[in-house]
Amino acid sequence: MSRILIVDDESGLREVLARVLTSAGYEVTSAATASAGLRSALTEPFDLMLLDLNLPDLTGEQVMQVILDSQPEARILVLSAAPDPRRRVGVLVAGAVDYLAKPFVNAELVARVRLRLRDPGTAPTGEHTRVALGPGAYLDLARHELVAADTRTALSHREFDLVRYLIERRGAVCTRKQLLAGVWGLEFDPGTNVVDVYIRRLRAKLSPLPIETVRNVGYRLAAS
Amino acid sequence: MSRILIVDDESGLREVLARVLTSAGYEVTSAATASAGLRSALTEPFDLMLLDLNLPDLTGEQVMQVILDSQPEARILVLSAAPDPRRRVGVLVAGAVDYLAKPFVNAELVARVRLRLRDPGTAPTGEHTRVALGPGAYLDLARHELVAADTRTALSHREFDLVRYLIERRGAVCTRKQLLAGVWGLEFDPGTNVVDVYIRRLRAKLSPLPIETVRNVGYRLAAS
DNA sequence: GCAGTGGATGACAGTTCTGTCATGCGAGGT
DNA sequence: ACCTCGCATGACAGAACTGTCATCCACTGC
Repeated sequence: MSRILIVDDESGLREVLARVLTSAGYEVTSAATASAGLRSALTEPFDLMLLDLNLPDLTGEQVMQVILDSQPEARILVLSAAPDPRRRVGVLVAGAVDYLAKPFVNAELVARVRLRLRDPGTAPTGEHTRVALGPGAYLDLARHELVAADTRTALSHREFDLVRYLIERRGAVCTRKQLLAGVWGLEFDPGTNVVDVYIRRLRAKLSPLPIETVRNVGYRLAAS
Repeated sequence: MSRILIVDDESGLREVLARVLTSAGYEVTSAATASAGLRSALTEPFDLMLLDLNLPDLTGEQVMQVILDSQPEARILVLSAAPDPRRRVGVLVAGAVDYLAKPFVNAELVARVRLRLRDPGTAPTGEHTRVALGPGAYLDLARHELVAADTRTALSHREFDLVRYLIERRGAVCTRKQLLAGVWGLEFDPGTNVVDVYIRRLRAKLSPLPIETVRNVGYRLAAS
């Protein structure tokens, strides 16, 4: 279960939040000051931090900076009544994953907490790893395999990246330039035809896969 | 560059948003009605949709439902002056990635748009393909990469399968026999030490990864 | 301390993957 | 009908991946 760290100086709010989030199934730790919060955040792993901006010792922005400096992937949801919109924008730009203005409805906080945790968090590895491709065919994201008519075909890294790119833009034409940038990470075309070659390999490997050629432009995965 | 679809019936707001987002470097398309918005959303690929809840033909919730039904990974940021907090919570629960109340400051909208679009590499399939590994570290199921402290490390097929197997049983000891069966598909041990070798390769590649050795038994990924 | 066992490590060869090149083929334009 | 350009195709070399082996090291029990 996900762990949440609350850093806020109002003890009443801390208690309410702790109760609400605990009953929502999270493991909650609280801190009343920036220094106590930092100590917890830097020594124990947390999945999400709820941070108030007005703390007695440091500002919330300073706390964020320290944490994100050592844990760039840390997720911080800022809770504050900041009257200045520039401050709100500031924390979002500085790396907070969300900002919720006080006062707020508990249900909205829980919804946002759930949302920010679902994101890079604990995904049950079963669902959402398949992308439908056509009748009876799908791409298994986790296994890098294409399944069609009960036949699993393994894809190499590049092949998989290419299929995925096309699927994400299914129906739209992808230019070679876009494919080179998105799949190969090349920002310019050094005069290669890898794209053509890999399209061919995909077509050979995945006969039911409808990759269309758009002359003078690029390729397109037919919208299912 | 990321593509944004705006669906709102107020033409003034559409124009302002289009101007602001275009100058922020995004490619913007607008629609004034739910049906026009749905047509665009379902035929062209978008990275983010800005959706008003009060539209002339359908409600924003209905639009969301249709889109998320066919594109579960679509990202929708709802913009609305919804007075009822239950409605705000509703759209967040239903799958919107964010909610911003009207009226809003343009800078905050841009900050939130940027935030929801951040990490364009993993964005479109980004959700639900990551498994948390520890503080700031996670495994990207779709890309077969390990991300720790902003460093992406590519994994080979075998390496990835092995990490995944361990993660799925995090905290439990996995015997060599189990690993050979589950990762290599070998139902008997022909007297190999591949497991040891690959554990080593993983440790070398992923220093922050806590794989423990259990003597005479096997290996274990420390429960986060 | 010493021996024995199991895991860690480094090097190696077969296989697969990746990108390049030369060539073949076909759609459009003249 | 012919020419031209762009995509398709097959072959190839370098790089990466995979599994094996021999050796080294550390823990365990004596």
